[in-house]
Amino acid sequence: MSAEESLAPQRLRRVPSRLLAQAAGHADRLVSSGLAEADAHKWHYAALAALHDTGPASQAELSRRTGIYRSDMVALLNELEERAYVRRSPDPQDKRRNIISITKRGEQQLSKLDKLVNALQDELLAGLSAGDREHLVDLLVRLVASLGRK
Amino acid sequence: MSAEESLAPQRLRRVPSRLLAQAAGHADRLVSSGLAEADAHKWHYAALAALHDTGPASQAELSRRTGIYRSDMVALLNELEERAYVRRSPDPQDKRRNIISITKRGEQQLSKLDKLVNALQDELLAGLSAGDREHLVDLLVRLVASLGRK
DNA sequence: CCAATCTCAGCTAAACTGATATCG
DNA sequence: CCGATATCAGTTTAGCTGAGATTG
Repeated sequence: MSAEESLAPQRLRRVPSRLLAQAAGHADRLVSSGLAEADAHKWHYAALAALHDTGPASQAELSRRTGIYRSDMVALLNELEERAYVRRSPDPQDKRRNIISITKRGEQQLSKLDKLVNALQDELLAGLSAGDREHLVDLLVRLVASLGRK
Repeated sequence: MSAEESLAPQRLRRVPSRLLAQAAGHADRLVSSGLAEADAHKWHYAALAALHDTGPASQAELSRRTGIYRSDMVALLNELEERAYVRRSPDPQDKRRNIISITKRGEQQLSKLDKLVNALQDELLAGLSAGDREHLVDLLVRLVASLGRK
């Protein structure tokens, strides 16, 4: 008996939650290591993309947009601010808040990361046709939306 | 501006690796908490299902079948053995190996967990039609397979 | 008085690494 | 000598919790 490499038993092979975990694991390794070569992190991309696409925001709102926890957001913004990709300024309307905005350098970095991330997604989905990729994304969008509505 | 809850910016909303991570996260929370109520764990299910479907195996082979790390497998099997769901016996043909087999009690537990896990998958996919569920699973199987072949 | 915000400190669980002793 | 196995100890990271100080 050879070639038994990673042959999961029948039952396990089609359990949706397991398939999602496996696919997500592979995807995360691929994207994270790809971004690491550019000295970046998926969180960097998420925050910069959110700021570019929906405009300046408080840290709490950025958390909601990206799904990154408010606690982790603090450290993330420290990093991004160090590299001058974002600016923290106090909100004059509401002194509890910081207004986070993306800088020129941040925009440049974002467009670099955007190309990288897109290339990594292509690599991730290399085994599927263009139509299948679309279909998969649609199904995942609907699944995530339905789970969000609990 | 109300109802902005979890509205990810356009760009982020369709990034496959992010969608997979989100879906997998939801799925894992749902399944893990469902199994916890039955004092069980997804690893328990995976190991028992693998033993039932493909027969007795060494710990190393069980690791390959389930995707659970050899190191973690030790602790997992300690638990399953404590509860008399599996038996560890030394392999007479190869004294490095333990042969792990599922017990009668283990089979009973497995069929209980099987029902539970299936119900939880239904809950997970409640937002999708039967056809969509099939399609999603097929796409994920193909994706995972293609990633496995690297 | 309650709710939201930013920050810090810490926890848990999953995934993984490295080392050791044993054996083929 | 090399490779596989079972075990143990430890690392890293993501995701999350709790609490404090400030402000609305």
